Amino acid sequence: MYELILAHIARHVTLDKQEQDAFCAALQHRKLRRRQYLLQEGDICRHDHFVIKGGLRQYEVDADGRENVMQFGFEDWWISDWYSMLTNTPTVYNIEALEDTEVLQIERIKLEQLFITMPKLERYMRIIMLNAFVALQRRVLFMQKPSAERYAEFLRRYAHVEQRVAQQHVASYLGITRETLSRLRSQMIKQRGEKL
Amino acid sequence: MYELILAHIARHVTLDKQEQDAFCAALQHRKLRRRQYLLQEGDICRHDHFVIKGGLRQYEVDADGRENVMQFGFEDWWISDWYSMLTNTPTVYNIEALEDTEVLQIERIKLEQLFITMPKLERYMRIIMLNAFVALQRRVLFMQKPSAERYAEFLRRYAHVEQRVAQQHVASYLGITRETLSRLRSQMIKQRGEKL
DNA sequence: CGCCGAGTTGAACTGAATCAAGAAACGTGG
DNA sequence: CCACGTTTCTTGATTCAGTTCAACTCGGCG
Repeated sequence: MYELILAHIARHVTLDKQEQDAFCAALQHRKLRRRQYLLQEGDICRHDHFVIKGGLRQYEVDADGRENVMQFGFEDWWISDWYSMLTNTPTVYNIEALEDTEVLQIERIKLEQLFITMPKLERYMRIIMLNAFVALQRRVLFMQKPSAERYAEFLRRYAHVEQRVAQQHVASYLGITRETLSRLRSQMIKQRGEKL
Repeated sequence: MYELILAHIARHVTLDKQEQDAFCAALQHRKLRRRQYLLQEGDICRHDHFVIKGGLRQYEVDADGRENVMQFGFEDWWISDWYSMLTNTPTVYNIEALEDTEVLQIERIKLEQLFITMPKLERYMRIIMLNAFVALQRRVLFMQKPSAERYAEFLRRYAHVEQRVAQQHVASYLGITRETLSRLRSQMIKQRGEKL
């Protein structure tokens, strides 16, 4: 059960056996069925979640009732609302399972305790944050570009994700309507046909 | 010279005198005149920079020659290209001084050495990253909304910045043209007039 | 077998970009 | 300290990408 997460950590820092055990002891295993929620708007987020199986989407519902997808979370990704966790305030996000999903979750408090005794774990989390930040920066830059380019970039970067989520969720992630995404797709298919 | 940065650190972690000195010893002071560059496209970014005076803008020039502002950096902000720093690859960003500016910079290598001997510093950086990430998430959500709301949010959050940077840079940060921003502003002024 | 959500397609509409002049502000040198 | 040139901002007319609204298709699941 812990192979995935330990392997992920090992990619960034080296924990000895004892440290690995201490870390794993703090984890809780949690299963969700398709359409179940890991977190709902109004909850205070107290855990960080690492996906070991399945997939989730994190989205916000805005004043007009539109769903805006903040991010997806599939195997090997951390997903959570760090803002809510940091400030102990109710989250604006919903995190919903897109498939039957399993996560390992760790309480914020426990994680912070582990940071004190295990600086390497804090290093790991710093690096995770850094990577997440850099990925978001790229996304911000792409948000400035026309939707066709945004979709192309999404395919380049997350081809595997695209296979597994509904198109409307991809559209929402990209900040366009499902109609526009549908049209982009049919144009791309047509172009491919012409080139062959 | 070090008051600002030490105060900033103290807001998140507590360093003893010795640690403070060790950290400050690794810092370099650097002055820039208005329009000078802290970093230019193609450079490999080797430092993290903390602004103690003045202001900067970090922007990318895209294929069509458009400038997209990634972020501003004023007093009390870290600014750098962490992606370039992380991967040792040439940066796509330019960081230009908007005013006469002073930064304290630290080499990536030195910072990493300090992390080993001073875990609290690594904690500080983790928290900085976390805050930066959360702020970017909010920005991504706002990018989905119409430009008037984006501008209003910008004013709410960065009123002091708005005073100090050219409107075209604000427009670029928001992902709109200067013409559109100009029209938004004149509309807002008109509305204020009506309400008084 | 029929229903329902997901995706597609078309037509009309709209917010913002583009193109094109002007006006204002800025700073640099005489 | 003023004059000139350059950049920045404003305003208007036009165009266009993407949304909205609406109707229809398809595939799966009860």
